[in-house]
Amino acid sequence: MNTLSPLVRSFVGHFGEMGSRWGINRTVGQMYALIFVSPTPLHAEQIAEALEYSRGNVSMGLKELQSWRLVTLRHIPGDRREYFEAPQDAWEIFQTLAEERRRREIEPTLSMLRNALLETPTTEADRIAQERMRGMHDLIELMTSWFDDVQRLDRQTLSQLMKMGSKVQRLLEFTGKVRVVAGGKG
Amino acid sequence: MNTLSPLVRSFVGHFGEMGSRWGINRTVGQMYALIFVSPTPLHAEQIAEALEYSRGNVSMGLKELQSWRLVTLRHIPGDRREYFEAPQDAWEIFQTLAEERRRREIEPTLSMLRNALLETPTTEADRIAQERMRGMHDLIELMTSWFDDVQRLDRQTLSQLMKMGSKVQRLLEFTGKVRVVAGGKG
DNA sequence: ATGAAGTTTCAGTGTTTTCTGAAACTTCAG
DNA sequence: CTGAAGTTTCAGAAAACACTGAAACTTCAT
Repeated sequence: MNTLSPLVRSFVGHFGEMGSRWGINRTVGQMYALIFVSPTPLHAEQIAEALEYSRGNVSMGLKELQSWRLVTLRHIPGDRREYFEAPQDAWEIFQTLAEERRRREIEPTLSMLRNALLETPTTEADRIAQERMRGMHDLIELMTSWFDDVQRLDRQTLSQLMKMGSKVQRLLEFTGKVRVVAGGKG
Repeated sequence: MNTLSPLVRSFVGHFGEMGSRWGINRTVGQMYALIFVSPTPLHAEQIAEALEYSRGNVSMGLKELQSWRLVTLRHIPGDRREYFEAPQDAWEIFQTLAEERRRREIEPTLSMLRNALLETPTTEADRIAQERMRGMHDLIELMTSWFDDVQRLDRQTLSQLMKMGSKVQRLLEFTGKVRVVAGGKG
């Protein structure tokens, strides 16, 4: 850690902190940050040395990062070691994270909720509980299917849409009018 | 926990599990789930009993839930105790969560990144690191400001937009043409 | 086939976080 | 003002999690 420049050190440190607020542990957060800012791919030994963690710990961490698809494996000709690098495209990283979280957290939740909604409630309390679960289920489902859709958009459209922000409302209102006037179908 | 119906028990249990994947601890996740599905507001004693947690633990948990604005305090006439209930509107809950996470996680990250970007890099490695941080910074900023915008939309527009999904692309393409034809300004 | 280089696993230890129970504190009816 | 009811705090016990170091395993050049 003391061989790192102050710039990198503060970035790595921050990611360690943030990691622990999510389910990710400090070590893993720091490892990711280090790989992310590194100009060249790194191998486990280099990471262990830079962050002063044991070799075993680094190996575990790298495995976890790979399972999240946040780092990719790379081989350098004439070198047996495995090198790791982090994809740089911020939007792509975001998408990957969203997909993995969805798989690990959202899907199990949806499936639990769906099961709960199949039951026939026997008491008034259960009826109310079920109703509330339905509300939650429906929102999650709406949001995930919207996200599926958005992922399909090309970058340019997406960025256009995001930059429009709330102006999109006017566009939708306008469309409504056009449809009415022209008698277009939904 | 064994006084709860199986329906509620599985919901509460699941939220406990999920809680720990986020920064939230198991107890707090379960407490929230219980309050969320309860037909009536609950006081601390009831929660402690239902989940078999100590009174102190429940008190801490309720404090945390309040700090996240996930539960609201309520007084029942003629009863000194504090009762808690959870807002039911799923979209509102989502917004609250997003706002709090932003305040606690996104803002500190942005501020760290902004500081890092102010430095003048002294080495090539630092220059590259800084460039990558800039990429991350810009995406986070784009997304949060978009989210600000979206929050301003009224419900109906939002739901219309979400249901449109990727069809929005055609709408944007269409607008592009209209502008060209009509010579409208951006 | 051998061993040097590289990688993974895991039992044990250390650290952090969660949770309890008891004590201190607050509030309010009488 | 008093004490019963309610609430909060906190020191320490218990549980969960992170981390090390050493041993086992794998790979590959010779």
